[in-house]
Amino acid sequence: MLGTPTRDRAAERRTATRREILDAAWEVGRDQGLAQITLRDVAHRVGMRAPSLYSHFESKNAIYDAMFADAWTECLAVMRTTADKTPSNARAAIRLYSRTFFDFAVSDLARHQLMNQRTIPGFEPTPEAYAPAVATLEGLHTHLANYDVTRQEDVDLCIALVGGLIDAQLANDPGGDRYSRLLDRAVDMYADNLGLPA
Amino acid sequence: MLGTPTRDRAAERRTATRREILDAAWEVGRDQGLAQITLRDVAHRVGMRAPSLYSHFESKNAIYDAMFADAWTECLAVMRTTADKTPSNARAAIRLYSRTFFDFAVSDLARHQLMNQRTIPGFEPTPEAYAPAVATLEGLHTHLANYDVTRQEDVDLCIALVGGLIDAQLANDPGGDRYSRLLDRAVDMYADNLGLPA
DNA sequence: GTCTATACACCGATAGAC
DNA sequence: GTCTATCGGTGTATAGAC
Repeated sequence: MLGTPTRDRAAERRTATRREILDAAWEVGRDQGLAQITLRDVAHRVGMRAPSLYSHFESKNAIYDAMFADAWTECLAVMRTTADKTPSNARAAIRLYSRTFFDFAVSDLARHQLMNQRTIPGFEPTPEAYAPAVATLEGLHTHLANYDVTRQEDVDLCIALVGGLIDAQLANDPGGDRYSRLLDRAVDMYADNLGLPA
Repeated sequence: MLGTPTRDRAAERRTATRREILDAAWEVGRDQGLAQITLRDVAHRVGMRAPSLYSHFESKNAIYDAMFADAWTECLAVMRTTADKTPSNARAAIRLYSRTFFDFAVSDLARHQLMNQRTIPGFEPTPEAYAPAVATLEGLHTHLANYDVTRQEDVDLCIALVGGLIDAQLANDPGGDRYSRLLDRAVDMYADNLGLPA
């Protein structure tokens, strides 16, 4: 006697279609800017009409929300792989960690705008989409704690420093390395301020 | 015999109306967010219908452009008054200069978004509107040069550092002082890195 | 010259037929 | 699930009243 199937083919197709829509949205966003995404464009790219998207996402902001979760989930994965192969030297470790985040952020303007800026008018990420962002931040705390950097203000300064370089790079020299070149020096400056051993 | 009048009352009224429209736009922007400004809202606030605005501005982006020039002109004025009463000590001077810019930026989120972020979808400031921004940047160069900080990379690092704290303050603790408290320390960290006398 | 009325093209979103 | 049709809202253009 045959029981219920072990695979739910309908559900699999549903998530595959969602994935297609999200990929199309990323394409449009990278092409024309994140805020210029229109449901008609996205739908056309997956061979649908605009209203059909509402069978898979309950609103345009729900698409942004899924993209937000996408981006931070990928960021979390990248940061975790680099956290494993970390040098024992404190300065080198923080340098590598910062470099990894910097390069990830700078390599995709649209993604960075969605993750770290409030460039979409009415969009606010849901708590579920925000979860991997929180996890990434916790990862930073854990990483810094390995070198006895535990005070909130020290972590805050690190975030502001790296974030400032990322924003400046993308705003003032997109595609270049004018601020990227300053990252290692900035981290050393930070390490000096903390009194970390050289 | 009477010549041409010394005042052009029509022109005066025109610029006054432009001013009224811009003030209304700032109000709406601060109320509902910069990107949520609609011509109908702005027009209603000055007792007009939306299309009437086109008698004074040639497009919505032209309004943003004038607002952009507004903001940077005011910033330039603020920075110039503080540049006059600057201490002779290098660290204190850079601290005061940075603090002035920080407080100016943080005191008005909508203004900061317009000045320093690309939060308006299709908007790009015209060269004329950009001029006071360039002048402000030149002012920073001049100011830092007083203390023999002249290398481009040193100025870049200063901008990224202060800008990062501003963005973090507005994004993570709007209305608070979590990152504002770190500014003096950050500037000292920067001065240490440059080898400025204590 | 200034403003209004009207219209257009586009947007996100919804209703209902298939 | 996907379609067509449509709604209210937007920025914007223009013709014409005063």
